[in-house]
Amino acid sequence: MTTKDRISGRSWAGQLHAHDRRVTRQRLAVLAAVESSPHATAEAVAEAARTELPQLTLQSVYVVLADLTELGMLRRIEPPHSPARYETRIGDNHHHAICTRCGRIEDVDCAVGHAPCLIPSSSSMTIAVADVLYQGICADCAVPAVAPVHPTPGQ
Amino acid sequence: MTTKDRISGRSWAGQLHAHDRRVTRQRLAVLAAVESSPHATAEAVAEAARTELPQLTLQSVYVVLADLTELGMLRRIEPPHSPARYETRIGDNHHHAICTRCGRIEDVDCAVGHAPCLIPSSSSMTIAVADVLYQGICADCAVPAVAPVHPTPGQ
DNA sequence: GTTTTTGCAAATGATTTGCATGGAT
DNA sequence: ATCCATGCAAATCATTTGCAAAAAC
Repeated sequence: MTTKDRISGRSWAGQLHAHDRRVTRQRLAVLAAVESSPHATAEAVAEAARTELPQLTLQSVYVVLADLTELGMLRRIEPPHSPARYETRIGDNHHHAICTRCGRIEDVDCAVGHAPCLIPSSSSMTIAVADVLYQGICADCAVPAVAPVHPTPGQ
Repeated sequence: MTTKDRISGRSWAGQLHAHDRRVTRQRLAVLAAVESSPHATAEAVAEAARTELPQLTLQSVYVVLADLTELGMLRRIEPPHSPARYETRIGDNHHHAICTRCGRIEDVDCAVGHAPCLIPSSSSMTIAVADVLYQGICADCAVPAVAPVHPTPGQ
């Protein structure tokens, strides 16, 4: 599964075509970048894509990410106090857990079911999607692995 | 339950004291503003609070809101493509539904239980909170209430 | 050839910060 | 009197927009 050939014959190019979008090198590079590093920020995506297309602009990346997200080819995650992240995993209903110490984001399977996974009992709205964002401390941040044996002297 | 006297004897002033924060008129005005108009933006809070304290600055409101949120006296909601909102309802575990048409935010009771209401089955993190944001179409936006009897002629 | 997309620069919107003054303790 | 909180201005950070040139179709 390279940039051009993808799962079940539905290549990035094919999906772009299907949405009347032109298949440009920058769009393919952005898609490849998002796929290879999930939960990346726009800046990180731009940086990654620039290894292929050095003249690719951050602003163009923003335009492309916004467009592809609107088309449903990408999913946008907006963690508190952090720029937006993007991922290609759409379709399967999974959620995200963010470590409040290091900021790392982890995919977590939905414990309930497929989207919309949760139906609020008390709502006058017709719910289309339910986004769940867990916040906690990841395994690495939980125990700093410092002073494993003796407590700090004098403290 | 005015600004000074509140539920179970725990007034805003008392809570500020308990957190070693000084009881200033601007903090009380901000708290009153957030309570009286839930899901208000920082700008709306500032505007509301200025009816009492006309010289209150938006920047001060930002500082106060950030501080009180960190203390746990306020809860911050960050809807996509919209400035942050604030509310005083903390403690009870409720979530939020936002209408993707008009942007209105509605409180919805958690269908599962108290915080953390959902525990992901597949996560290496220790989850502290689970925030759920529903997106959908509210009752008012669903049916524009136009042409209630006859279908549009010629369509 | 026509129309979308990109690159570039500048603008916008939300929020944060530095610093001197004012106000609560 | 002390020290935190506010007002004010400027800065920052993420993202959007306008427009001409470049690239797909």
